[in-house]
Amino acid sequence: METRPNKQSDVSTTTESLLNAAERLFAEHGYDGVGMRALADEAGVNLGATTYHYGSKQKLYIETVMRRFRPIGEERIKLLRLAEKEAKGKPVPVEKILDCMLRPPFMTVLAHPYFPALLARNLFMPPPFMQELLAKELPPFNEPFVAALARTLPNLSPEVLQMRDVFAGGVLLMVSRQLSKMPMRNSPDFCEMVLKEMVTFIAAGLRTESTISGSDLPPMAFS
Amino acid sequence: METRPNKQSDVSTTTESLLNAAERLFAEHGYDGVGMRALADEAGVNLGATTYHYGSKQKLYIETVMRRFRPIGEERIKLLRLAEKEAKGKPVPVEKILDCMLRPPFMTVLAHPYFPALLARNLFMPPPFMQELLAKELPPFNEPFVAALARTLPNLSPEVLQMRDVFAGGVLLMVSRQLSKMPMRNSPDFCEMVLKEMVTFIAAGLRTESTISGSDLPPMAFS
DNA sequence: GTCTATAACCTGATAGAC
DNA sequence: GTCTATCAGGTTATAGAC
Repeated sequence: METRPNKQSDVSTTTESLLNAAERLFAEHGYDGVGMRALADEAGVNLGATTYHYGSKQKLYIETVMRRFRPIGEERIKLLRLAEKEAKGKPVPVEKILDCMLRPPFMTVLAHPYFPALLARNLFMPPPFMQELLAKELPPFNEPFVAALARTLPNLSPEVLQMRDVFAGGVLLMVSRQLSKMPMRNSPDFCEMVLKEMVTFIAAGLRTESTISGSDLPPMAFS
Repeated sequence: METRPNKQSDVSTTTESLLNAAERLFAEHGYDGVGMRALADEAGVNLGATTYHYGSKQKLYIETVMRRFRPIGEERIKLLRLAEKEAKGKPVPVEKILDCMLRPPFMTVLAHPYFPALLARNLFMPPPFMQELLAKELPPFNEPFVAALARTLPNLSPEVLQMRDVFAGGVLLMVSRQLSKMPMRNSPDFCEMVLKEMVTFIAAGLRTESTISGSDLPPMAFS
């Protein structure tokens, strides 16, 4: 038992319950769809406390999103580096790369029921003030995967690979959205099955010969 | 030249410029992100006229979305029926089914630069009042494609097929979003190439053997 | 059919008591 | 660190003149 309340954890209860309320409400109604009053009520804190802790609605929103995005990005890179180490200099198999790429966001989606909507909102139509931030923060956690795929699938041009990486992102996003509506979401076996099926589907698409010869496509058409 | 103004077209200029303004602003900022004042200003009509023509913000939003969704759904079915007729009772090739499925929304995306965001918003995170409407309106235009794929790919269980149909939707949505940011969007050749590459990618994924045996998956897991 | 004026309410942010 | 009260400006919808 905690006999002496610790300052750190006291501070975090208010800020965290605010973040949790924000995750749910921003996910369901979007940035403009929810007011500070609703956020404060949902979190069970006073309206004035919100500005004290986060300064503005925008800063609260940014922290709500980045609290999830940060660890996903880091985990992705960690898993990829590990897989590359295991491959001992040889190209990492396609399925392995895709698993490293998709598993962290997929698991986060499963662990936090309101995250899929938040993810989709911010990848597809972020509020204007988020666009620059995300354009800076996200690519470093995705480019290594395109590079790894390029080593494993040397017959595909970088342009086609970039495009197919966009395809793969679409699959993940759509599955996340569907999964969040399903009761089966809580079965780890079922989820592992869905992840594996996603990897199989995307791997088959990646391996197939492209109908595009590299020179037909302007460089970096998809970024 | 029009010598005598025709009632029909007079009415439609106000309502249409309102719809066009709504498409742009709702796509960019979402339902809650834009007020009736901004809509009226953008359309160059008076605030009072908006309620006269559409009754409420919700009804204007619904009409903005359905103006695009309706013809896409109808065109999809028309193309599929045509392809089935051409196949003379034999199963329609996967690539042909996918082309019928993806071409109408893809072309609409190209023709209307603000439509991709509107599409993504309403498929991923529709405003609450749209959810029931879309759940009723959209499936009739998608289920025939799952059925057609089932005939062509009889080795895949209905559950797996349903799931992969979700994957395919994700690819289309993601490509639409990316395309709307690209200048190349205006080149028909480039767009035809992207569509073909999408079809190739998805077809390869669809044809690959599933890692899921039908009985592992609860029926209609993805709907 | 189009407009103005206004009603009734909600918004984010802040100042200052406790 | 938490609260209340309040500000200035936004929201949708409506009533009634023209």
